[in-house]
Amino acid sequence: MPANDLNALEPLADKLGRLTDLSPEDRAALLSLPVTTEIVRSGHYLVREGQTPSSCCLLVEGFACRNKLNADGGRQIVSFHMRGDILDLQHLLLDAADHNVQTISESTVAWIPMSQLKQLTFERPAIAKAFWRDTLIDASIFREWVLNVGRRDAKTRVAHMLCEFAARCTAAGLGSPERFELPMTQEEIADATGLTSVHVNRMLRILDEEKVIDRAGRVIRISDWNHMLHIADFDPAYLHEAA
Amino acid sequence: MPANDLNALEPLADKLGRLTDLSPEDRAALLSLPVTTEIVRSGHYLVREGQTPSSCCLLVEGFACRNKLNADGGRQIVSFHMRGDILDLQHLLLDAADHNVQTISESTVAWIPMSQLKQLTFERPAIAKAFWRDTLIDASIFREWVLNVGRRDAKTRVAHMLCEFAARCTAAGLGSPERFELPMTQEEIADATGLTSVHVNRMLRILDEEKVIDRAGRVIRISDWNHMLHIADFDPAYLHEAA
DNA sequence: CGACAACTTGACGGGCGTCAACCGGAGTGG
DNA sequence: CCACTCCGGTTGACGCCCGTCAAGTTGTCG
Repeated sequence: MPANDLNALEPLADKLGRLTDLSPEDRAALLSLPVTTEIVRSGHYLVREGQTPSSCCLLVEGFACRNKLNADGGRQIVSFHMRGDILDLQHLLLDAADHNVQTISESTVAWIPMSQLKQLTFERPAIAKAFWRDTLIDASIFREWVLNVGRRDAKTRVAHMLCEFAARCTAAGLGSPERFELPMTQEEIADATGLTSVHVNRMLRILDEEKVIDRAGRVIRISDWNHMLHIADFDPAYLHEAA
Repeated sequence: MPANDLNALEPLADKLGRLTDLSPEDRAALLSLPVTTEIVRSGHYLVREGQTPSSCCLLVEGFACRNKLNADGGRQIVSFHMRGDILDLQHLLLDAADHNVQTISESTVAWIPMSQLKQLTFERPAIAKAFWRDTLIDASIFREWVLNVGRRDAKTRVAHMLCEFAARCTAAGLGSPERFELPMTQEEIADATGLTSVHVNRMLRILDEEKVIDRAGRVIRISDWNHMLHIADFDPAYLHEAA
C-alpha cells in the first residue's frame, strides 16, 4: 500500500485529458496529488449511503457500481464505473452520500484526501472545469438510464446497457464492441435494468439466438455494431465523448 | 419583453443563496447579467435534443420538464422544474443537448447569453461553486428517479413523485405539503414515472381512497406527511436542501 | 353549445415476476 | 484426488401487475 503511487493517477489524468485540454502543468499538479492505494475484493463497499467521506475514491483497476436500496431491500444500480472514474466526486460539495458505491470485481482503488482535491480545483480552473464536465456527463448518463428503465422493454433495455458498457470500455481502452468482457453477474445486470436475473437471462439468450450478440461466458462479441445499435435504441451522443 | 429585467433573476439568486453563501458582490454580479424575458405557452420547447444553444434558459415563473424519447416515440420525463431553476446549465460545458426541455404550464423564462454566464463563473468562484453544486444535486435527483422507475411499484412510484414535487415546491416557496398544486397532467405524471396515464389515474384514486392524499382537481393536500413519506418510500436526503 | 383536452372507469391480455429445480465450475478441505 | 459447498447461470410453469383498448364524463374555452 504505497503512500504515493504516481501510476495510480494515470488513468484519471488520461480520462480528464479526454474531457478537456489540460496543460502539462495541470497534468503534473494532478499527478502529484497524494494518494493511498488499496486492493479490495468484489462486493466491497467504498462508500455507504449516509456517510460523509473525507477522502475521494478513484478507481484505478477493476469495476464498480453505484446503487441505492428501496424500502423492500430491492437494489437499483444507477451506474457502472471503470478505470479512471472518480467514484464520489460529489462529496467535494455535498455532505452526506445519497447512495452506495461498491466494487463488482476485485479492484484497485486510490484514496485522495478531499482537502487536497478541493485545493487543486481552487488553484487550477482547468481541472475544476474537467471535473464539472465529468459531473455533467454523469448526469446525462443518469437521464438516459431513467429513459432506459422507464420506457424500454426488457430486451431493448438489456441491449442498451450492453451498448453503453461496450462504448465506455472502448473509450477507456478496455476492449471493443468486437470483444469485451462483462465484469458483472446477471443479477447485477438485472439490478441495473430494473429487471430480475431470470428475465435478464431470458433476454440474453434471445439476443444470442438472434445473433445480435455472441456470448462465451462473460465475453461478449458484437459483430454487427450497427444492428446492435438499432436493437438497443442506442445513440452514443449522450456520452458526450467527443471533446 | 424588456431587455434587462432585474426581477427575472431574483428567483435564481434566491435559489443559489440557498445552495451556498453568496457575498453581496456575487449576488450583485449575478443580478446584473443581461437577460431577455419571454412568456411562453404550455408545451413550448425551450431546448430540443441535438441543438447547441447559445443562450441559457432560466425559469422565472411556471413549470417545465426535461424529457427524452425512445425509438417508439415513448416519452420519458426525467425531471420537473420550477421558479429559479436553470434549465440548460449543462450547455456551458457540453455541446449538443442530449434531451428536450419543455414547459408544462404557461411560463416566464429568461434567456442569458452563454458567453456572459461563462465569464461570470470564471470571475466569481463562489457562483461557479453554486452552479456545480446545483449540477450535483440534479444528478442526485436523477439517481433517485432511476431507483423510482426501476425498483418501486406503481403506487409507491406515484406517491414518491408527489412527495418530491411537494418538497421542492415547499423549498421554492410555492406551497406546502398541506396544500400545493400540480401543474402537470396525469399523462405527464405517467411519463415521469414510467407508467401509463390510465394506471396513474388508478393509483391516484387509491391514494385518495386510502386518505394518503386529498385531491380536488389538481390541488393536493397531504394532512399526514409522515404517513405519506412511509407510503412513498421518500427520504428527502437526496435533495440535499440543507446548505 | 359545440369542440376538445383531460380525467375516469371497466374488461381483457401480455410481459415480466415468482417459484422452483437443475446444471456447471471454482474453491475448499479431508 | 475426490467429495462437498456455493455461487452463478439456465430453464420451465404459473400468475399478477400494469398496459391496451374503448367508452363515457367533466370542464373549459371559443
